[in-house]
Amino acid sequence: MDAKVPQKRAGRPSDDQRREVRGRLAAAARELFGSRGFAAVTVREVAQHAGVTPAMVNYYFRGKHGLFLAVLEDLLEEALAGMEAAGESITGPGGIRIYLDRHVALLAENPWVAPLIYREVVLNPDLPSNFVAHFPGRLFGLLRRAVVAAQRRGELDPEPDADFLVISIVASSVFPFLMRPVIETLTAHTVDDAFARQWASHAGRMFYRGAAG
Amino acid sequence: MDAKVPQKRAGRPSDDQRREVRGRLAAAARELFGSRGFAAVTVREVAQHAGVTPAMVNYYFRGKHGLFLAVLEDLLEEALAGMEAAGESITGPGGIRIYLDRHVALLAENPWVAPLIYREVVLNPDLPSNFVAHFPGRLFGLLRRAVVAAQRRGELDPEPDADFLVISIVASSVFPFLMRPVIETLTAHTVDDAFARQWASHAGRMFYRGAAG
DNA sequence: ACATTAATTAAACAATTGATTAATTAGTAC
DNA sequence: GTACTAATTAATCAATTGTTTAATTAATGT
Repeated sequence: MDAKVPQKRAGRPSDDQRREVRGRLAAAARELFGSRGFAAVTVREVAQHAGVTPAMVNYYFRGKHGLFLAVLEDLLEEALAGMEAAGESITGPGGIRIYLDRHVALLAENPWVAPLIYREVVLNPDLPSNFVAHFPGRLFGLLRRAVVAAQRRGELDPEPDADFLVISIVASSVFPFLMRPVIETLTAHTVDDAFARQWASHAGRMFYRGAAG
Repeated sequence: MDAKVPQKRAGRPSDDQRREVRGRLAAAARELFGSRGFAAVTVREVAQHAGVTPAMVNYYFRGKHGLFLAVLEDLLEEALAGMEAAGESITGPGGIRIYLDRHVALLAENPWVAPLIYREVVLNPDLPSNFVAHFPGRLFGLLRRAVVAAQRRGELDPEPDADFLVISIVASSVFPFLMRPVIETLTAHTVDDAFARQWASHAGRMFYRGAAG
């Protein structure tokens, strides 16, 4: 159950040992914060999961808040890097569909990402001020460039405000993964990888259909 | 600041007085839970806002959880009644657009409803089990009937699974109000009543365009 | 009038939680 | 080998929070 291996081991450990403790804490925190959010998880719990003392959270991360921010920043950076790596292809022809596929696949692979970001970033007024603007902003900016380009090429309806289309596309990507419990309760669908592919196809059809391309 | 009017009034009050205390607690709870969620609000805070003692929360609502459930149930029932009142017109011709207008207007008038329901109903595994199925279920059922009818009339693309269209339509209605902080940070738009009308029009165009109707 | 009853209060309780501290242990440098 | 330093632990602190309790007060019924 608990990963408490070393019952009585103090003193200065080797460098790889110390990095292992930090890493175990980060891993445990990512898992627990991911599934249950910041407030519902206690420092004792994270420490126990990592097999160390609660005081280590303070030693390595300067408290619960620091641990959370470190984990969250890593998580977002990781997720965004995956999207931005496909930057050029997204801005190119058929790019909106590529964006949809990538974003939906990303969220399907990590089911806790969407609720976590919503709960802890979108709805959290106590975050470092640049946080909200920075991470969702990068995704938004990437997609907006792609939308404007697609409108110019006639792949998307050129009439609506680009911001409206961006919001629609993000909504289509994210919403099913935000609402997974509801969808799985009220429909016969399971929000998994197979659903993600079907869904991306459905959403893609909706945006492209009727465009003058 | 605080509504503490009666400094030293104990003893059995008249019936309207006692209903006033219960009502004041419920009102304060709705406002505080609405803006900041269940966990972040303390019983002391609600009581202070209502001008009474924390113990009254236990007396009238059997604890914080009871208070929350009472308030939440009222709130959801109220919101759903407004939607179901338009039931027939939603199932009739052009009903999807009527649904969009109503739902979006409802969420624009009460900006805290969407985040509250998401945080406290969708993401809350400790609710009475029927809760999740019941309230989102009624909305979902209403809309699903309308979608099937609209598909039969050829107003909506008959090809996609009805569930997929329902999810898309709910996403279009709810998402901007879930993401209000992000949208207002990253775009020039303000998510208010005017935005709501524009948005409903945009979403309506997206769903109807290209249909065989 | 008088006992009864319901509402209300102030105070305290018990549990939880994030954080701190002083002691302890083992590597490292000289 | 001795002094030094960094990691780790166990214990504790201080604050917060939901809830309970015993006392108090006033309306009500008879």
